[in-house]
Amino acid sequence: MFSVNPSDPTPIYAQLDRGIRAAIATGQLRTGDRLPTVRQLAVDLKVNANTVAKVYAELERAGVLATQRGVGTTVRDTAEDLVSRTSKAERESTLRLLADKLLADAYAIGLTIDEVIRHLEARRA
Amino acid sequence: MFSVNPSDPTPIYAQLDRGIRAAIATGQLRTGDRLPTVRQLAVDLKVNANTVAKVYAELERAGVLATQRGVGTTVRDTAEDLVSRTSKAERESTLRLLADKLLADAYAIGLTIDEVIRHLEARRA
Amino acid sequence: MFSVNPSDPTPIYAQLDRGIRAAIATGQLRTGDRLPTVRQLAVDLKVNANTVAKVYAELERAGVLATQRGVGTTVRDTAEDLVSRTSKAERESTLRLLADKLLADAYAIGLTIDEVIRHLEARRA
Amino acid sequence: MFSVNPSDPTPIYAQLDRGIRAAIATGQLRTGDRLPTVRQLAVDLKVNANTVAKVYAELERAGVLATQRGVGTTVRDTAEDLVSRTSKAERESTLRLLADKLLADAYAIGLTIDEVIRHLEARRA
DNA sequence: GTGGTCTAGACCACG
DNA sequence: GTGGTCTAGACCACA
Repeated sequence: MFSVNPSDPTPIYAQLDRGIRAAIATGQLRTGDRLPTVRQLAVDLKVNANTVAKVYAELERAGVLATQRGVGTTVRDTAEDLVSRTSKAERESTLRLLADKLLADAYAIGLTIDEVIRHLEARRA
Repeated sequence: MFSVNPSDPTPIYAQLDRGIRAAIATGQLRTGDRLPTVRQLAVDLKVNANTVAKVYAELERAGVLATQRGVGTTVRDTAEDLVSRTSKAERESTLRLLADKLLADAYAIGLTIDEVIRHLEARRA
Repeated sequence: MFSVNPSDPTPIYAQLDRGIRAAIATGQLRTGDRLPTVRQLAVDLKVNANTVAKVYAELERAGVLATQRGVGTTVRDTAEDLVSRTSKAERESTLRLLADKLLADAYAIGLTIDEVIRHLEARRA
Repeated sequence: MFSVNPSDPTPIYAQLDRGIRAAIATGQLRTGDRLPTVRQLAVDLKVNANTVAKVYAELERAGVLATQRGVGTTVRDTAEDLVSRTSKAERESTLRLLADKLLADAYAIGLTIDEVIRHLEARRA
């Protein structure tokens, strides 16, 4: 479900954080869904349990996940007022910047915009 | 020309490395072009000069840049050279991480994957 | 400057977090002041460096501290709009609740309100 | 009568333990008074019954409460008994932690130490 | 068995 | 020498 590349210079916890947020963005994870346990995900990703726990804790502080001691971790009410906080024009200009960055990085390793789009379409829930 | 985000958990050296490679890949920098001096770029990016120097040195070792005493640092590689050094597996893993980052950032401002795809499709033309 | 009681059931990191916030509240720490290094404070408090680092990181995310990699940690612009976010009536009723809690806990170990006041006065910068 | 804050990092059992001791110290509970049943209190506080049971058991071991089969749990100690079991050093260390918590919470809503002291002085009368 | 806290200690990024 | 990341592994709170 998630993946992590230990040889990428981006810290593992940041990769996982983004991976979980991306899974929510694509609809792969929905409000109320349970995430793997800390220890299970650590085993799956071949990563230390503390690293996973740190990510879950950060996402809880950020309001993305909810954890109940002794029970588990679930996806929280999301997308509440995310939209309303940013104006449409602002969102579009930010999206342009984000996409610029992605495309530049993708080009640098030999990927075309078509391949990028194909990848994203494959991830749409 | 390049930019660096100190609050992104990705190490600054990695951001700069990717930025330079991306500039070459997208044709903003061509073979023979001169890069800013280490000190100048450090000032521009508000980054320690050692960090810039390390990136230049690393890119020189990788054959992407060339340093000539008294002349400065120039682009050695072409975009194709860059690409040919990246394996298919590496490309796919990196694409996933890049897409995760885009999706996570986009979601944080209230954009869905569909809007992201639509934006990219509009730019394909 | 700070103190921590390992036998108190409150997690050490939470004690230290509160201690630092309290030091700012009392004026003992002011905007721009440098905090002890992670390792130094760890030695002083007889606590693991990771525990201190976790607190600094949390306070940075909360906007209370600012850290520069390789440099150190300082107190950030504080008290900006804390006041304006809460109405006066709300603040007073919250203060009453907070004080209730403190006094009840203090009574339970045999402290009078006068002793509590004396302690707070001694900590006023 | 008691309250518990699940988002406070202080363990729930510790919050409840302090709450019961505080209720005795402030005279809300007197020797011989009956406490709610474990299950009732668990429901009221939205807490697991095991947690409440452990606190009652711990307070019984400490001589603060007494459990009689078929009757329930009652207060055994007086406020003085509670106090006499706390050493001076412990009292001072705890007072500092309690004050840190109050100051940190107060500051978070924009109150200064002076306002806190003024509030407490007004309640002394 | 779940998540939370803490320690010890290694290695890295950065100044 | 500064903070940041990660690991391994212990112990605790809670359901």
